[in-house]
Amino acid sequence: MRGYGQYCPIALAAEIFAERWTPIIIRNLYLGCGHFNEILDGAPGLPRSVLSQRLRSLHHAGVIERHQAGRSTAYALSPSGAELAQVCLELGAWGARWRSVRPEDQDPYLALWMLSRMIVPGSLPRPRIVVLFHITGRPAPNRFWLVLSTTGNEVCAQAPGFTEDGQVTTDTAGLIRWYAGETGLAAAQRAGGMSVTAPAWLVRQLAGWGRLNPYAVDSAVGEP
Amino acid sequence: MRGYGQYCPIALAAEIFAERWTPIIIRNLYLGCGHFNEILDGAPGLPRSVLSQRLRSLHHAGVIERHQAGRSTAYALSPSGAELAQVCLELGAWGARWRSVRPEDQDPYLALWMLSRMIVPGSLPRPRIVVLFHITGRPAPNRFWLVLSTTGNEVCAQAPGFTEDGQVTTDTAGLIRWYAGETGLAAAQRAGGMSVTAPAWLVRQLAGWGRLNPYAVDSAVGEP
DNA sequence: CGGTATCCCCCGCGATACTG
DNA sequence: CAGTATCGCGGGGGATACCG
Repeated sequence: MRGYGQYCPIALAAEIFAERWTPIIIRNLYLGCGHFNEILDGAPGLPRSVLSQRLRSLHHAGVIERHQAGRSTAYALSPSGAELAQVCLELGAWGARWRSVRPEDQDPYLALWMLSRMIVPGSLPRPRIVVLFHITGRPAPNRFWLVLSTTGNEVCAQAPGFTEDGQVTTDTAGLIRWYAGETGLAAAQRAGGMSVTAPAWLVRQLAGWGRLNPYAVDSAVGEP
Repeated sequence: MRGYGQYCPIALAAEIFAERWTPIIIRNLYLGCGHFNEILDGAPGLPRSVLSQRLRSLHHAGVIERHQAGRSTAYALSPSGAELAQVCLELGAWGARWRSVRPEDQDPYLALWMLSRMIVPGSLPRPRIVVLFHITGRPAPNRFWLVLSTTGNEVCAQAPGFTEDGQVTTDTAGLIRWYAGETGLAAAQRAGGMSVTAPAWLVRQLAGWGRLNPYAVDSAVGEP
């Protein structure tokens, strides 16, 4: 956190926020990641040492709170951090409006991870739901299990041991278009890029998840 | 502009915005700096090479427009850049709310520079106004001339050759408190930290300038 | 699992000089 | 004045290994 030597609210805030990985970390905290490894899961490529350093300086700046719970530590946005997260979301709104996705950024794991963080555990009709996603057109890992349960959600690259409630087969682009709210589930299936094998109750859930993204475009609204 | 390898609007935007100096550059463009050296003036410590690189990548990202005017180049925020500047301002609002100023960031030159950029050239009762600021309690440079004219505003550390219309004597903290809108001009004089020697019309102008800062707190409102 | 410690490399950044 | 070129250093950041 090198400073700019400027008295200027923008400069003072940028010292904290405009540093590599920091917006991602804030986003993950906003998504409810309360533990070191949870934050890491949603930031592939972020080294543990860097996360450690960032958490330290964010804590020092009063943006996050540390809560020692037994042997482990829980992190949470402070009131100031919650406001910073709002700025972060608005930055994201700008990104959704003006930036286009590069092929190399289309990571199915991350799309599912983000999805898993947006589904509130316990808001589901069953105590545990497992959906297997087959991602076509790419080398392994290309199977991911979305495991939703009352105790917390996960994305696994290995079979979690529970039987799947349903399966989705799609390419990465289709997955992201659905998650981004660009196409509804039904439209994605009609277009032929996506196939869903699941009981009706789960299909209904899946359709709803396509609109959780806060940046979801309107076009998919009204879909079944 | 290293990427994060994530499809996520926040990550995509952060690649552009959350890099050292970029928020400062966006701010200066927002303040109307249209030329390379103007941007540099408002960013002490920013190396020319870094500015050059940033302008290139911001242009590549569609955030700024370059206009070749004869032998020189003019920069301006694009529509996308104007929206990004709004996010930048909101980041600044967060900074104004949650960060406190460190002594080492209190740079009188920069406070006056920011002030000079917020006063619209041509909005003044005279074609040229020169105010000499004496900054107490610090080694030279401690005299700055604020030169406001219809063709553009400047801050000089050397006498510009024009006679001053008025003088202000204050320490850096007092200057910044006034500029930040924490204390009105009259209150600053009463408190004894600031002394103003100027005709009535200029005192009136000076009082108004203390409220130009978009982050000015309310306490000074209602001052003469 | 939840971090810290260590190491090393590379490149971002800052300084300076140079050109049209 | 508006940049580009070059260069060297520091440290941020990425990988890995290591404790509690």
